[in-house]
Amino acid sequence: MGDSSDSRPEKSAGGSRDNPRATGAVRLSDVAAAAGVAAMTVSRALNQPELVSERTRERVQRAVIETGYVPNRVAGALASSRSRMVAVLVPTVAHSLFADVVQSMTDTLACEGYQVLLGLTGYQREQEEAVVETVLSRRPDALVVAGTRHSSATRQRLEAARIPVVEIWDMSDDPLDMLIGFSHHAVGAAVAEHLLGCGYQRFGQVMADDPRSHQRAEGFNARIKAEQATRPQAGIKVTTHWADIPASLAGGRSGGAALLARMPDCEAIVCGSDTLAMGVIAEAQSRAMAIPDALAVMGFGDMGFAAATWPALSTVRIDGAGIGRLTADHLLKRFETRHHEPLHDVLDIGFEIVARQTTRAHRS
Amino acid sequence: MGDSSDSRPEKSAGGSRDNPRATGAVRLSDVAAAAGVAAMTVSRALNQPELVSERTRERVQRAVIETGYVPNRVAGALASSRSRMVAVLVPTVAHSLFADVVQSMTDTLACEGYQVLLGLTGYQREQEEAVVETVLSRRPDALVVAGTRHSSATRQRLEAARIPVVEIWDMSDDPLDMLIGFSHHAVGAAVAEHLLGCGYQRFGQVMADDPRSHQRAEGFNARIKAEQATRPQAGIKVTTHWADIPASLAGGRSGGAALLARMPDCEAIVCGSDTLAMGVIAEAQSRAMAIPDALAVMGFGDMGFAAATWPALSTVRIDGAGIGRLTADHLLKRFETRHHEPLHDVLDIGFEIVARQTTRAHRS
DNA sequence: AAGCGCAATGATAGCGCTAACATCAACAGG
DNA sequence: CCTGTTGATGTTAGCGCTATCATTGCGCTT
Repeated sequence: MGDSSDSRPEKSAGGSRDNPRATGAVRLSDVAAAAGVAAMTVSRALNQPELVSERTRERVQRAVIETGYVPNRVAGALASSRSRMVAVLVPTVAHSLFADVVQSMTDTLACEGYQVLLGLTGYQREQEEAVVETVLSRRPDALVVAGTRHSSATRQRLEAARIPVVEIWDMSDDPLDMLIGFSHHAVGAAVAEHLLGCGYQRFGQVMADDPRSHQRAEGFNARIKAEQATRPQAGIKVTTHWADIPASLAGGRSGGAALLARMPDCEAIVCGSDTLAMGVIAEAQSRAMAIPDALAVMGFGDMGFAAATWPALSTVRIDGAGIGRLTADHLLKRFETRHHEPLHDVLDIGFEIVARQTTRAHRS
Repeated sequence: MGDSSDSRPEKSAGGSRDNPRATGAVRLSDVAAAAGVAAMTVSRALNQPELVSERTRERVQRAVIETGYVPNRVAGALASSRSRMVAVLVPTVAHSLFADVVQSMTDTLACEGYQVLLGLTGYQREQEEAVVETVLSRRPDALVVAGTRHSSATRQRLEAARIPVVEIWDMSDDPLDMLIGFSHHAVGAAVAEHLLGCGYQRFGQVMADDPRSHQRAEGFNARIKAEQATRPQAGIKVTTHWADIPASLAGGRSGGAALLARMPDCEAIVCGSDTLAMGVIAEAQSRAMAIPDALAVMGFGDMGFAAATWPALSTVRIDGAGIGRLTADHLLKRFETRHHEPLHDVLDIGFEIVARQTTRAHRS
């Protein structure tokens, strides 16, 4: 029956704004009136164009432009229970590795019309708990969180939310749902293995005081302990300095100084991040210690600058952008298939030791 | 009542779960039933507790915990036309300066229950246009965007949205609404002034190829041109190299190499960012050029690492975190007063030249 | 007793959209 | 002719909240 429902005398684009609760913005029904179709048809023309005839689709498109319509996805989300938002919880974005993840995830999701709701957990559990709650109140279609160690309250909330959850940047045997990351313990062990292979024996560590750095340090120490057991006479030893978080170049520099004070005969310093490593190098350079001859330095992260410093930094490469892309792709696939049951699936993307000029050559 | 073990999802939970469109989550009305009050009272107890008697407030709080209620702010936003979200549009977060802004803004807003909807514009106008549209469809309460140069379509949409808009990280005489930033042209001029004051005459520039770097380069060149006019015999000259974006240490290094090839007698290189500067320094060190004696280097941004490198980087300090905090505070104040008219207000937060060790001392 | 102000609470009616079903025209086969 | 099928469109009834106004109870004045 077409247009009998709308009162004809209304003045064109202005519409019936007599209701005090209306926002005054152009609505779907305004576009529908302009195109001479029902609101539902406009909704379909925009969201499932294949269900609408070409003629109508064009009429609607013209009406959208004419009225300057911007869809209200808040209302859409309420009606359809799909918000097309993905919550991303990371400790900080002021750290290149997490920034890479957020960047690539945002880019990938944007292509499919999804958007990122950013939450910063600041390396603290209680902050994570609060952020999880506020973020879930927006009813995101999925949640991505860095790390696998959550308070039980957080775990409960995440399970109750019944949305896909991806833990990233870590490994665990017992993921909440999907897990995309790498083993920090294995990184530490591999670094130890590599440096032992280079012939170093007296090690320092300058690590940030966060859970994942602790895991890497543990992995490192475990491998070293094994070597000490095998070759007790070799004089292998380790001293560790914990730097404040967030890790900074200045923290690396003072950490390096502190470490060298405690262990003057240190041959190689393993750092919790490339940034800390740069700080250690700066400290060494200010003491005119030759690198890597007087002191070897190993970073973590292979951040953009690592390859281009002088001397070029030996480090561990993590593909942060890859994690972001994989995570986004995985989520998009699940949205498509509407598969909302937890998977308990683990994807280890691994890491790579990149030997450059701040460590001496490996005796292969 | 204990907790519900996860193996058995919602079964009864007193309510009309027979409706196929209900999400199955705990609703306000479920809490109301548990507390023995009306839904509206629960809403008030949570959002305007001062309007509710202490006795009722406590009953509601207990019911919230008992039921595990997580508010649905999508519905809340639709009903109240207040989403408590702020859209933040920056070119990238994989750049420490913008990451700082995003970080501090997110932190400050989170305290008041506001959340950040992140949009990445990738330095490209058409991408900005698309991002603005999708972001506005979420009906954020305000929008923050880096830069002042927008396409006319973008400007129109932003004006039509009738929400506070803050442009940051730049200066303009004609802001859309609020503007918090600094003059890139003035930065360039001040750097030129400073380096001339140090006695340098043959300048190189390694700049990223983005609009704001262009403005700084222009400011620099303008000041140099004035000096050339004043002292035509002095042999003052400038060569500029444009590096690809996003700026990287590697880009700085190759840019430095390219510049030195074109201008072997260059005395001082001004860089578009600290990252580029680090690259130039790395290139100089690989050529055993002493810094600052054989070559002076000036950065931009005073990123965390600038003070701690060896030699410590002379640079221009921008208070990114300050911009983020100021912006957030400003918005929170406007939300409080519900002042939604554009202000056309400009706040210049300035900058500071930080002379460290990569430039020689200023002849004061 | 009636009236008034005030604080606390409840009932109602949407916000702008979409899921689900209803309708309708056009056409095929029996 | 009827019936069934298909594709395009329309109608209805919410999604889960909150703005708004109505109602209630209580202490106080007149």
